Amino acid sequence: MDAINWKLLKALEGNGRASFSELGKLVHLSAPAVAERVRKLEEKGVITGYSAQLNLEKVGIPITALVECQVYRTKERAFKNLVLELDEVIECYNVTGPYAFVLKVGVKSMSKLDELLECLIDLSDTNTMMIMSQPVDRTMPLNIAQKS
Amino acid sequence: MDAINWKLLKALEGNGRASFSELGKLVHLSAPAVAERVRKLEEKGVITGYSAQLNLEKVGIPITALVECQVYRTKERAFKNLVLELDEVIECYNVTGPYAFVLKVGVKSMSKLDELLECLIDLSDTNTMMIMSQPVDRTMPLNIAQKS
DNA sequence: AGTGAAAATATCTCTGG
DNA sequence: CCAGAGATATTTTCACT
Repeated sequence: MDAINWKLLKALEGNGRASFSELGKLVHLSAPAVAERVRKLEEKGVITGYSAQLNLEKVGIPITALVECQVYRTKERAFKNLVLELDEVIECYNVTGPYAFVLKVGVKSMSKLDELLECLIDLSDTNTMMIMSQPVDRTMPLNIAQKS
Repeated sequence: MDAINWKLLKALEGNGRASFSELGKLVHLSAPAVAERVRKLEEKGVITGYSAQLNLEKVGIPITALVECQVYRTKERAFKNLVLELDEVIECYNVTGPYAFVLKVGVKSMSKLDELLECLIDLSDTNTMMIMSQPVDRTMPLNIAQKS
């Protein structure tokens, strides 16, 4: 992980479709050299994939929320399985503290959110926070990672 | 937003570097036709960008946490400005309820987390949940979006 | 909006330093 | 580990439907 690889990661984080020759100009290397570096970063699992970023609202999902779930002791496995099946769940965190799980969910309407929460209520006590805005959405705090 | 565009969005969500000719085969269209559709999706803001997905651990950020912040009434603006400056903040949600903000943060060590929380404590009461695993990480619940 | 073909770029492979 | 050259594939532009 030299300075060039950091530059490549930052560039690919900002534009996942950047061509190898573009990247090459950025780091003053030839396209094949960049391709080789990127291939190795993928192999090592540093880069796990590439994805288009989509606007949730424009794609018909105007409502997002964070749902804290205090899962009943005996229902942990069932809860995990349920969450994996629900398409509405965008992110799921298994965390320390009384709320063992925090979900980020996206729905088309409040009634759909209601349905979703009913689904969860059998296995956990939930606390829902509606997301009003998201001032920060990085995929990676790269400035931190790179420091020493 | 016809069926073909949904297919393109799903494909690009799964592989943001897919070529137009690959996508063309998938939806039975020529490469230029696909390029035109994708260009329009970008113009309309449905696709907001492309990004490489990176493995936080392998990039030197082994610790992630959710931090709920009950911001002091008079400090909301200052808090927002602070959060925008902190590289450790990966995501920031402005939500309903007593915890006005929920942050997802990534750090290199627990001592760095401590430093970060000290930073926030002047402007808010915080509650920190360490992330132990993340069983789901989609960018988009597309199966939901598409339905009727 | 989409196709098909030609021109311009980009990528891939391989040889060599 | 990288540069350069040639072969291959992809993107882009354009005339036409």
